[in-house]
Amino acid sequence: MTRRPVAFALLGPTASGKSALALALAAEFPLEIVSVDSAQVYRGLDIGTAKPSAGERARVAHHLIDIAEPTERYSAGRFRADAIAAVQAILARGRIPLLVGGTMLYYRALVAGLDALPAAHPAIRAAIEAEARARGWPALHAELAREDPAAAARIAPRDAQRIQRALEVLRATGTPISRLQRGEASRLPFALRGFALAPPDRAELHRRIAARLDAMLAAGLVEELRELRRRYRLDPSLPSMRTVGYRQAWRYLEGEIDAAQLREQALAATRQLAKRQLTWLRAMPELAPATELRAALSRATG
RNA sequence: GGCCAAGUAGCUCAGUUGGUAGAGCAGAGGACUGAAAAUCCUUGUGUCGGCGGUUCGAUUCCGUCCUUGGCCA
Repeated sequence: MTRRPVAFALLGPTASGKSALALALAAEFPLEIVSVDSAQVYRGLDIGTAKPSAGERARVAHHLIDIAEPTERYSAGRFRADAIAAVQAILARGRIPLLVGGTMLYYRALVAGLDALPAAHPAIRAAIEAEARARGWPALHAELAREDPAAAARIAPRDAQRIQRALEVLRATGTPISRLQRGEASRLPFALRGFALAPPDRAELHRRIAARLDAMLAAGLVEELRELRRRYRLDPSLPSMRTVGYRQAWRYLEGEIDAAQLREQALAATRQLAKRQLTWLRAMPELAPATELRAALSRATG
């Protein structure tokens, strides 16, 4: 019987040292890295996303970095298709795919699959947005409760994003999102073994986050955004501009906050991001500790 | 040295006409299906600066001391 091809994944919160570990392993094994990161996909967002350097990318092949314009809206659906294609191309080259990142929804979408829902519909979203401004999200939640009680029961009355998505799907397809979300298992054309890099000490992670943010600010994060705003038609509602660091730098450039507030707010946002990532990790007990990854790669290549 | 103001949750502050106190932020836990570095849910006992006094009872009133800021010397 033929052995099913296998890919590996290394998941962890921001600033946990995933990239350093991945690069070290790439020096020992024939790896190519597939980024699982919803911010590193955007071109030009280099400093604030801790994107691997040109030198690192020359040394080890990285995929799914710089694949979208900062004016675009990347998505979990696109990620799943892109990641499967990247992994299969790596396998076809006879090399080992290592997925590395902290966007846990993307990883889940890859592993568990996504139901056949329509992609984002900008016009419908804009219409819902306008209604929400006039009536408030709880009113739209009440409307959702009439047409799709099952979805409304699972969504909080102030959860703007999910209320909007549920109404969007309803209006685009005429079918309640709760009926389309069947959670059917999907098959991947390869086996995927996941490993989690979870720092044992939260205070230590917070220290690393602070040190890295200060390095980013010193490296010119604000200048980078200033330049991006010159080159592109950006606005603060874009996913790329809502990412940690850039969101706060935007407000700084608008004169809404000063440099000290920029640092403080970006710091808090990064810690909160890391906390959410750790919550995802705890909910995925199937992941093995990252300390076992090297041995697993040895077995796969041996 | 004198006068004034302020000292309350990790931070910024509110408040109690005397019955031992509450917001925002931070922090913690959780949810998560095409925006996910997003969006949302839950979670607030702290010698109310110290010591005395008045009072049945003081964080609240009085005295005094300490700290910080301002003004005057």
